[in-house]
Amino acid sequence: MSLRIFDTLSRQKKDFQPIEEGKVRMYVCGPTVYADAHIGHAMSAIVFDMVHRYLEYRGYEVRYATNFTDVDDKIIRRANETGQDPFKLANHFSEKYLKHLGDLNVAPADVYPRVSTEMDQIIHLIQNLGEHEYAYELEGDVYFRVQHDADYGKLSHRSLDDALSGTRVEEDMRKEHPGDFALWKSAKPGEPSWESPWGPGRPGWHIECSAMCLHHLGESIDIHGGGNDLVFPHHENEIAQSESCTGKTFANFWMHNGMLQLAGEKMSKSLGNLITIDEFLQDHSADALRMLIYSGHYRKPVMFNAESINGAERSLARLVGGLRPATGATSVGDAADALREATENARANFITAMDDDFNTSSALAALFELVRAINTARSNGVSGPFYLAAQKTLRELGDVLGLRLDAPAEPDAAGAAVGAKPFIDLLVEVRAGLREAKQWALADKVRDQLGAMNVVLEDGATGTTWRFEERE
RNA sequence: GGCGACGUCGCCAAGUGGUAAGGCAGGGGUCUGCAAAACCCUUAUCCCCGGUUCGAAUCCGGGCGUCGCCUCCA
Repeated sequence: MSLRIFDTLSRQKKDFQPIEEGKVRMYVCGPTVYADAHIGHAMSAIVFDMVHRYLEYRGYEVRYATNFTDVDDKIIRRANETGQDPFKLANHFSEKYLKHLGDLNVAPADVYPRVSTEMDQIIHLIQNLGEHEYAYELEGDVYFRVQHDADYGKLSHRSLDDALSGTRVEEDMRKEHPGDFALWKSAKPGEPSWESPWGPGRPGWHIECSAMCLHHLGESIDIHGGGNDLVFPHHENEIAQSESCTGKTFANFWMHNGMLQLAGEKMSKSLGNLITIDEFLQDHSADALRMLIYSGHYRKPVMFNAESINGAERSLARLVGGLRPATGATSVGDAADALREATENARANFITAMDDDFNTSSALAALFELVRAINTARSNGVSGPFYLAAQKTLRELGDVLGLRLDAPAEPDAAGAAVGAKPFIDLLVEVRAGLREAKQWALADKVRDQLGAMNVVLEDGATGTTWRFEERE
């Protein structure tokens, strides 16, 4: 049994075979840092974090690079509009994005290259393309010559003619072919620029990723990823540049995640229909976003709305519920054996699902089945090694999906409830006395009032347990 | 206009040739002083039409609908 991954270029699932035994090199296109990132960016980061984590879980040593586009028209425009330094602006949003990745429990990449620090590699790559007729200069601008690239269009499966029909690109009549794209743009007054053989200027959008990828990961990599809105022209052009330069296959697997939909449309900066990561995290947990994303398949669109995120939170609560402590004292017997078997099945089913092009929806089903087995075992009084092993497996598989599975925490300093525990314990104890005396009205009042303060009491056969829980 | 994806229970969503996972919601039940949680039972023949096949949600053709790319975009 082996891992199969859908490859956009060949349009099929292929057995995953790394170039170098046991090692995986992966590159994922990151954001252009001119504004706050939104949860569509978060989705992409989470999808590839899941891929990253699963590859490691399967024993691969992964070298993972993801970039920041920190030199770009929009950054410059934004900086000019707000009277800021474009480098500071880009740096501000880069750092903020890194912080968000941490908030979202995205495991760190090995390297986060930026355009501004890779200028030598970019210029060398353009020079190389020029030496081999793949590029030409026009008054300080340098363009890629698509007609010189025999298999241009192979990723997005469109011919040069297709690319032209219905195109709304404003044609630059100087270009040899309308599909030719900029590798280097000459500097206009007031713009940041770098010295180059073609005069001062800055790189085009696509060349940076080729250069950074070749520099940090090598001429051929295993996986190249990004949102499916990058297939054309960005990734198409990356292939053209990289393969024209090296003559080798650039990436063996092209992975593209589907778009997060808000009100039936793609969430994007240009459409303005977005929810920033900041805004999202004020109301929801990172785990909730992961559950929403994992409920479907990463290549398909995901609908974001109050209902869908609410469903995600509820299903998350169910997973977390499987981590509650045992209450019984039976460590062997049929019930314990059943739990042990269910644990093994859950792990096997999880792997089978994930091996099939990261079928997270089926993988989650395996976790839900494990939770049910744990709950059943708890009801049957199971505790001890098998109970702990089952919960450990739940945590372990959850971690492969980047889920923290934290029980809702006690409100911190901001919640002004530090040190409330002993008082709650006291109230619970007093209430136990009331219940013994059948003072139901008072006992219920204590429970209701605590509930109003997000402290949930549950009376079980062996006593009362309580926990903090955010309520609507 | 070109290229592509998708349309499965009230909602979300797996399943890509052998008779429909899972989550949420709903109904019934067990437990409980009540409540909550948990557990058990329960709810679909897969957008429409036609075809291939012993057999199709799954393959082919047509239609309708939704979405993405073709311009910066994760």
